[in-house]
Amino acid sequence: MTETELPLSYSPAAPAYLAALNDAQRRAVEAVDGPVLVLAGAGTGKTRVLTTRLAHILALRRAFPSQLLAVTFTNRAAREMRERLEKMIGPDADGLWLGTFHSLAARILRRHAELVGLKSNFTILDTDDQLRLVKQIALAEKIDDRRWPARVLLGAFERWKDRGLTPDKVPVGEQSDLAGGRIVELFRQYQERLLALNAADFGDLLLHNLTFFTNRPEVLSEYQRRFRYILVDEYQDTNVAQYLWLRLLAQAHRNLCCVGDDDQSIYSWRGAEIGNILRFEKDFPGAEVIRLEQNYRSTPHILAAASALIAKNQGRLGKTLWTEENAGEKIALRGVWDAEEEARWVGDEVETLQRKGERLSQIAILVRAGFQTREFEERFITLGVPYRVVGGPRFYERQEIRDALAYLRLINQPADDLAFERVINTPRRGIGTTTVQSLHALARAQRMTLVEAASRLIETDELKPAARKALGGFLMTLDRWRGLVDTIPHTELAALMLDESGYTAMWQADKSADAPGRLENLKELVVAMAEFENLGGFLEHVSLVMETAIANNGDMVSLMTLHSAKGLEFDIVFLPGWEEGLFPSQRSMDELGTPGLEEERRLAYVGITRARRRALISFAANRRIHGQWLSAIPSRFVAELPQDHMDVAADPGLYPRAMETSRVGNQWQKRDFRPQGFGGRAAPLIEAKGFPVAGREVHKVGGFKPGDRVFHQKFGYGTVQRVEDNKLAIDFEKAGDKMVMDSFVEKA
DNA sequence: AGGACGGCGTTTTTT
DNA sequence: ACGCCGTCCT
Repeated sequence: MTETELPLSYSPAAPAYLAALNDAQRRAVEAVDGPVLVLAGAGTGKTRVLTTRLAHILALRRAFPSQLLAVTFTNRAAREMRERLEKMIGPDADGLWLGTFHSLAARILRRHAELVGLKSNFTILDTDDQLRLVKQIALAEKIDDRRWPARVLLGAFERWKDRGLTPDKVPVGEQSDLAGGRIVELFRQYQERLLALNAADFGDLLLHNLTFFTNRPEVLSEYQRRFRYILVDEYQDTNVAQYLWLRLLAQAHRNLCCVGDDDQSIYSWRGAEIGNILRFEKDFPGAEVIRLEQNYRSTPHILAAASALIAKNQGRLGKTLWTEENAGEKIALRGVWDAEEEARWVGDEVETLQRKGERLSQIAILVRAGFQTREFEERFITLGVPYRVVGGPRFYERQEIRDALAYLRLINQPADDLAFERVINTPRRGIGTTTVQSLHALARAQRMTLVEAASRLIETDELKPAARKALGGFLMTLDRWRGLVDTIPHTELAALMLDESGYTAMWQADKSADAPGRLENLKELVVAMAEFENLGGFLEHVSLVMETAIANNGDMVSLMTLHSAKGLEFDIVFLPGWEEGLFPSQRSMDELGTPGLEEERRLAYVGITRARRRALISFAANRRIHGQWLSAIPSRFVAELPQDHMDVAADPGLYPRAMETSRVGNQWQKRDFRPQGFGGRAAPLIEAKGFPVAGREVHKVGGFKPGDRVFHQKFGYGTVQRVEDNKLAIDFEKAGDKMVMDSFVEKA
């Protein structure tokens, strides 16, 4: 508590909304003054605390709604918070500054755009545009795009931006040899081009805020005074730029409440800085730290498994989840032969569950990487189990939508060269690369936009008559559309534009199978625009809210990556593919070492804690990745799960070996779990049928030595090179050098 | 302007 | 193994 005792503490009857909270939640709500860190474990009622806290501050009359800033990462979280708040306090909720970092930063930036050299109608670029821009710059600078692909360069720019760095601030030591040492120069040019295009990328939204907050104290202090209370959700996912932004805004009132869970930080590769949450108490001296540990979601077995797993991570703030629920079922652990069998098993289980009356919409399959969904999809199609893949290609990322949006952007903002380029010859109107190149040359030389360059060029004989005519026609049409912006509704304008540009006709003429769908999407786009006041508002929405309200109808199994499952919960969760290299991902470990491994472990933690009642984990002994068969070792995470909370079943010959191998320190060591029994189950040791490789040989420990000639089901014949515990380095005659488990080879 | 071919990459992706 | 992208050729 702070020195300012709250009236509520004395009031005879606390409001009902406080009575509904547990002790820790209530403390988190009532600690309104000063910096507060709420460590909210999975399923501990975080959103409830956030919304109640906002309502509480308003009830105490500490601030007007417009003086509250509530920041989330996702639109989904923002929407959810707004909806719940509305239920509590009604229309007052409208006045809050509640939104994602990016939407709030964009809102502020539009008001002060001129301070950083933008106009307030600036365009927010998508990844496609960014890449095209980088390519252009790299090409002009004669950077070998095979050695340094645009996406790599862009990645570097973005990571710098995530840290709040503009080109002039990039530390000298970090100027890396990317792009032959000229990466920072490219970065500078990229930023310049963005300004010339009157455009900002996502990183800029925050970065520009930081720039004028720093240069213009009077602007900063306006916002500092306004935001009396600041609330941040998912604080563990903030990057440095976001942290700096929050810190600047919170400096005056110091009423900053951050909610997060260090154990759920899984976006470091996007610049998220777990250090932000770990350092909170240092950054904000006198901060109160409140832990929400009572879990209202999962069974004790699930929590125990998740807790044991995450406990292997170093440098946690530490939490102990507990629940009042009854035990429920143990976590199922299953070893299978390959991905196909894994999918068959999951499919069977899903059907069984369905027969028992479980809702499919309460079942999820969470995978490490997108490609893993395929096997399950195929199986579900065969079985006729309805499913949906969450997080696939998004509506606004479709080609036809992007094209249409480019037209609209060009109407909205003539300086948008990227939009111009995208549509200038789509549909074909006889304006080819030569013409576009001339336009570029002129635009560059005269420092003008492509549209301006085009209007100059058609007055010359520079172009061939046909191109000149086509270009002139296009410019006139464009002008006419622009003239209509204030006269006809934007939906009508869009329809007119799609028609007059020939864009609709282009797809109507297209014979391919997906053309009708694309036409449908275009119609949908126009319908979607109706919800917005004007063209600008619609475009803002599209750039900031790339998601579409996908119809949540139908009882279907959900398939998605672990990353996209964060924040969701299901009664039953399948977690397939727990194999070394796949999960934890080899690349993650190679590139980031121990921190990478720990992030993978947090991902596993996120996965398990999505489950309310049941979690089912599986691993396969063989998996084909990039067309190569790999014999896989069960994930170290499998061995880190506490046996007491597991129910184990495995195909013959697979599981026992798997379990005997567990990571201890840095060594693979043999460990026999069997004497303790598998919860009374006899499963693991049933004799093999159909799996000859995993037969008797398996149990002859140390049966191989270098030089042995061996046979492997998938790789064929080979010679043992090295023996490492029960792994063998084998030079196969056909398949080359492989590391395999000894259980899968036999002496030839 | 459109198709064929070759080379490369292939974890995760809230905005 | 496979698909996508970019280039080159017609």
